[in-house]
Amino acid sequence: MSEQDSVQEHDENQLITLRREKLAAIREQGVAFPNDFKPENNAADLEAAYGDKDKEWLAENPARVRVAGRIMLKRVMGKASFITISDSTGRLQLYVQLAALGEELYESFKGWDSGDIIGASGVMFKTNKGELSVKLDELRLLTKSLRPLPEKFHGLTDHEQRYRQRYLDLIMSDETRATFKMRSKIVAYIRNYFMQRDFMEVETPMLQVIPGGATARPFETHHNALDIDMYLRIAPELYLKRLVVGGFDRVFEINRNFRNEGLSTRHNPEFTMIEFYQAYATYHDLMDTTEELFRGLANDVYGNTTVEYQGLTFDFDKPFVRMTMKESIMHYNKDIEAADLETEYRARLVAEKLGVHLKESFGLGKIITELFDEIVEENLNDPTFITEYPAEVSPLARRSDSDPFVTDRFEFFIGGREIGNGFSELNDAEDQAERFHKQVAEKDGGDDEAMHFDEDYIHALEYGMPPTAGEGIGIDRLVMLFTDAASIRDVILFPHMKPQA
RNA sequence: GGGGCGUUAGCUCAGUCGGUAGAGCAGUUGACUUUUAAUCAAUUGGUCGAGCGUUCGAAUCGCUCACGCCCCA
Repeated sequence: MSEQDSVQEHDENQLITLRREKLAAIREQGVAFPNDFKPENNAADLEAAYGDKDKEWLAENPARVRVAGRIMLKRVMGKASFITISDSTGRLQLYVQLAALGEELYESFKGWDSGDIIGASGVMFKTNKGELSVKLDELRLLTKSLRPLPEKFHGLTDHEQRYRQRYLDLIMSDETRATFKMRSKIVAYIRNYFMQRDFMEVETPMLQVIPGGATARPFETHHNALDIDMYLRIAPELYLKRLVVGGFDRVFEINRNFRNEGLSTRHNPEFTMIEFYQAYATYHDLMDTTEELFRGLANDVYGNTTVEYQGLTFDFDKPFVRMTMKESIMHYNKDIEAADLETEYRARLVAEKLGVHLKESFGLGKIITELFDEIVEENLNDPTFITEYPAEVSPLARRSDSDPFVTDRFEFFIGGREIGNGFSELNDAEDQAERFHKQVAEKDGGDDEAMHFDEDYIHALEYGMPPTAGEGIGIDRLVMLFTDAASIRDVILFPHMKPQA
């Protein structure tokens, strides 16, 4: 038995068998899957055009329309019926009468099922209860649906099934459709924002020989013809900066990164980021840009600068909080004083007291960052920039002129989660080479998230990169904020799931 | 990695003390020309996530596993 046979046999039930029989009968009668019907109207436009007209007006001004969609509800009342169809813009009620369609078609229609896709034309009218509807004089079955839809009132509630069979979730749930329409608008807004500011959109390699630009475990793959191992990119950063070296002063890329880590409500192995780079700018400029971008998104896409997220409220109208990493640690733990963060010895004592787990190899910079992750991050509800990240955890960022221990870097938090990361770029090729060497040493020491030495990138920097600032923003987490989604899986059309048994 | 909860008809869910499977929707048949989760009557439909065990007997109790959700690391 072939795999297909066994799958089908296992999967068939009475309902599907009957629908297959209905389809077989339709095949007998001619073209079962016609493709010559062209709708000219959709539910949303009709509602906008005629929703506020009354019954009399519609009777006196007959409007002919032509629509297509999927049957969601069907109410047969003897010689007349109502069906509710769904198209890409919304729902619409159609009135189907035996007298208007004839005995033969009406009898066939009574055998059609929810889920079937139909085309129809007729005139607009309003029912006695005031619902805008179409009184049909033409009705065609365009696609027979073989599988029964979920229950019409509750829809599909099982999260697992909604993620695994997103098409079904989209058929059944207006909220799901709205979420992904919002996602599309957000991406379009961001793209437009940068285009209008003279940024150029580019595409850089997703298949890389040296995975760089972030500290993360990559996915490994193999190029057969070249017989070399390759990696799916963990970030586009180093390629985008090569473009700045090349003279493209403002570039951005919106695309997927891949990180070989676990699945959770906050992590999908492939996720979407925008990274943008601007020559002759600093991280201070980017913080201003970020504030402006988010305020615009809230206003223009979300429709309000006050955003509700999972019971929290964020006001994007207020100036965003800005504080240094050390300040934030002291702010959220009053027992810690500045001197505790000056030496590795004292910082380790503090971490130990707070139960923060540290590796032997951690230097002061990593210890401070670890303290920040443990006691500060989750508290950063209001939009907040944290600045002065230690150089030890920022191998691609420019050192601060006033304190070489830290970099000209910020991360951006909303709702206790990191949304973005930006810095003045390290354009000192010699410093960059040293930092890569340190990363390689850590890699050799067993840290499989540490960076490789990218010789060609150093080469590029040696030709000279103008002073530049760059930033990455996680699109998925951003969409979560504006759609009030609890899980990253709610904002990714096809999130990764463990294979089923 | 650890803990808790869940998995029963296509979908949404019940299932008592362990006694052999239930409802609503969907489907089928019939009635019904302004319904809207249409209504009314009748009716079909089950690998109770998988496996092992306890028992005269397991959806139910125990163990293992799979997948999902939540919490913790």
